[in-house]
Amino acid sequence: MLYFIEVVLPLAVSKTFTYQVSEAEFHYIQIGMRVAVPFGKTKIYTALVLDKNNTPPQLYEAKEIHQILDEKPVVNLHQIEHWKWIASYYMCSLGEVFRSALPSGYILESETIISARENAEIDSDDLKDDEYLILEALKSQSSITVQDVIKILGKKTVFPIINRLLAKGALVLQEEISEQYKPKLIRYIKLHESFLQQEQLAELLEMLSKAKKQRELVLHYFQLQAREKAPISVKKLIETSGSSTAIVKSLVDKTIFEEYYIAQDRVAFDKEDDSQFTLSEAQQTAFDSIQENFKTFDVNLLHGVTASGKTEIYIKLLEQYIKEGKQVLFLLPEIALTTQLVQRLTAYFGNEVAVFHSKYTNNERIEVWNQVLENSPKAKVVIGVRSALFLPFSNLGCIIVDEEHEQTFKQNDPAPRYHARDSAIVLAKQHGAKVVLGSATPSLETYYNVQTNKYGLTELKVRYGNVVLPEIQLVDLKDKYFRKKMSGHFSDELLEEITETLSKGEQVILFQNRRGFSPYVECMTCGHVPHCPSCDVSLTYYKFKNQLRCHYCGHSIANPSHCHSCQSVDVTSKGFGTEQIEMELKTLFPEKNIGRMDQDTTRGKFGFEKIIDSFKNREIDVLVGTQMLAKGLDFDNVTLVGILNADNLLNQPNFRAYERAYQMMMQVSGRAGRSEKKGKVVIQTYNPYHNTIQQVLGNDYMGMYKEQIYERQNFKYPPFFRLVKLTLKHRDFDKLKEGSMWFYNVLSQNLDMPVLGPEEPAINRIRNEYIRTIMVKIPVQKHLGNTKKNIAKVLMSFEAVPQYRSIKVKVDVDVY
DNA sequence: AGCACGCCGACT
DNA sequence: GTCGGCGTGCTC
Repeated sequence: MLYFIEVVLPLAVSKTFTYQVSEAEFHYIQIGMRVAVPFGKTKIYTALVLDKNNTPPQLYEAKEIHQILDEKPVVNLHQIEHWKWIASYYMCSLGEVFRSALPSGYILESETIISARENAEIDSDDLKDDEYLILEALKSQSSITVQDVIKILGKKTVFPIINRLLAKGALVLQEEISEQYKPKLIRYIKLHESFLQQEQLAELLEMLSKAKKQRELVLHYFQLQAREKAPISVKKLIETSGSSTAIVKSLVDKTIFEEYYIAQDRVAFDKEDDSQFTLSEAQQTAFDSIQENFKTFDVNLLHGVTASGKTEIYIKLLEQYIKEGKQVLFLLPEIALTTQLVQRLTAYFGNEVAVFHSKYTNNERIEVWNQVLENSPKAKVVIGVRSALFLPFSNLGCIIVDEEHEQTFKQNDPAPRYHARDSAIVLAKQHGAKVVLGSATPSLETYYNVQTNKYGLTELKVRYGNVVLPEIQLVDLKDKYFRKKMSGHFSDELLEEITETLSKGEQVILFQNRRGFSPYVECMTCGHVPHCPSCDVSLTYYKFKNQLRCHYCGHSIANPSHCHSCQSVDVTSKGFGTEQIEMELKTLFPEKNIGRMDQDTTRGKFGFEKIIDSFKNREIDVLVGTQMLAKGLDFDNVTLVGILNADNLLNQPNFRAYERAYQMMMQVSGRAGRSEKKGKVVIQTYNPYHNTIQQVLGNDYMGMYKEQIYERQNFKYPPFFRLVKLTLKHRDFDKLKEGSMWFYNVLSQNLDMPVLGPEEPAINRIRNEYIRTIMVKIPVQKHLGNTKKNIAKVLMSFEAVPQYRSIKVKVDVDVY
């Protein structure tokens, strides 16, 4: 009898692969374990076992696995099922889901280790320069990697050289994989057992009478031990005694102290005792309504105005499921939000909360993964961003998707391009769990599902503590410019409001949807605008660094002092971004502290938190920022929010532009007046009578919904049509043009539905690759699976055409 | 995704 | 004539 396993590799290949194992291995291996397998000529990959069987493959000889990496499965069957659904729905390979689902510390790749063969007799006359260099390097180091060789030789193609040396018998190669995860160990200290008796102790102190510091430390150790009655860590001992590591070390060397290690969780939270609270009347009504709705619906929308206290409702809800012994998942759109929420949830649930997001280190993520896998009490509540969806839940009771309208729930690149909200609903179904979608401005898709009776609805129309909604004031920019009432980009009305707010010691948030100083510079003589050499975009001007930068590829040049086209010195910047607003404010309010929050100022692990914290601590009076500000952040001292230019929100070339503009403005406005102080919002616009602006003014979600849903139906957009966007890329413009035309023709012949394109996007070249897009609109009543199969077929035949094969095609289902 | 194989231009 | 460039195809 022969034994085989089916595995998936973390690659963009749709197939699974078969490997042979021994009988003993076969019985040991379980589905969901990782195995290291040789793949291709040299590489060893981490693969996931999907199946076991005894049927030898017909067409090829199966290789044997390299080794088994786990003692028990790290992935459960629920996950595999869910991942398969994601792969098929979002049209990507299971391998791609696997790769992004597992913490990267769990996916190991081999590295080729090169070392010199011992006793090799090499005639150095026989060697070329490159070969000689490698052998020289190996004289000082016992082994080097391929990366090292590339560095030593200063070129990319090094394999032929390595192979020649291999043939001459000068080298040996070795593929090594190593487990990266190491539990964090804390060094503890205890007295050596030979000194545990009383008389020996006296002897010990006698012995140390000459080493005063050491003696003090030992005495201190006794005090500490008597007081704590718990293991004593080296860190603690040193901290409390004011001693040093050197003294500890010498005591260890004398075998008076003994070291030992205990693995410790990297992330731990404390529960605060006074965290109990009761729901307000409105919250309680909403809570009861969710419970009631769950009798008929699996998914319930919690539509609550900003600052209505949704979090408290979530907490009470989660508590119920935890009491039943279930796991719960709390999905957030962004890492930035976790900080505030984690504080609130850990205060309530203490160490039952685990956090999962991309800024955690590999080891931290693996720890959370394992806790969820073991259904550990430390991971009853998991708070995370979209990728937390992939954790090994076995017993989910409830998923909360907060700020469900946020587009960051949709992954763009790389594949799998999944939507976390939609995937969460599928995951919940698998577990028989319930879902709460929360938002002040629900997405049209979700609200449509409420209207068509697929989801339950709970409304929360009052703010927590009966705080009133902010008053919204419109400022007509056209009129203000005409009457010369503008200072820079600020209208007199906005300036007045800012001055007044600041004089009361309250804070201001200003929203501008563009970063940088200004979006482009222009020559006033010939109209020349500097563009990125590798992308089809103008360069953004950064005043502080005095440079022009591309937002797509990061390319930057020094700010030109004269026009590159006509040499004129009359070059000015056009438009404005956050940096410029910040600078104008600094001149207008020189005695106030101005902060800026955008992608440029929040880089780094805690960049975001730093700005948020100093704003919270009122070190910053006015905070200028991009959409980051719209997220559900909670500042109790902000009473004024200014939107500097609402029009560039409305003028986005996207069918969701108005929906998003509405959401954005409502969310930003929601930052104002979150405590007893009444908030105010000033919106500057050229189109004060625009429907969307009026809907914001009237807090008229239903008006926006009805108008937009009508448009969506009219123009064949979600939720009436599902969109599949194909993006084709190639360096050669003509080849791309031809190839995309071919693709479009074949698609529209094979699909009985609207196919649009091939379109040249507004930005038609990024990083020197030209781009074309094709949009397929699938009516909801059509069979989705079959349509996707057809699209996949066309994709296959496209790749079978030799001259088009080099065109890269990206498929995005349900584009955002 | 690698990586080898194979075909074509720039230089010893 | 060879070295090194990139396009193409396969991996159990």
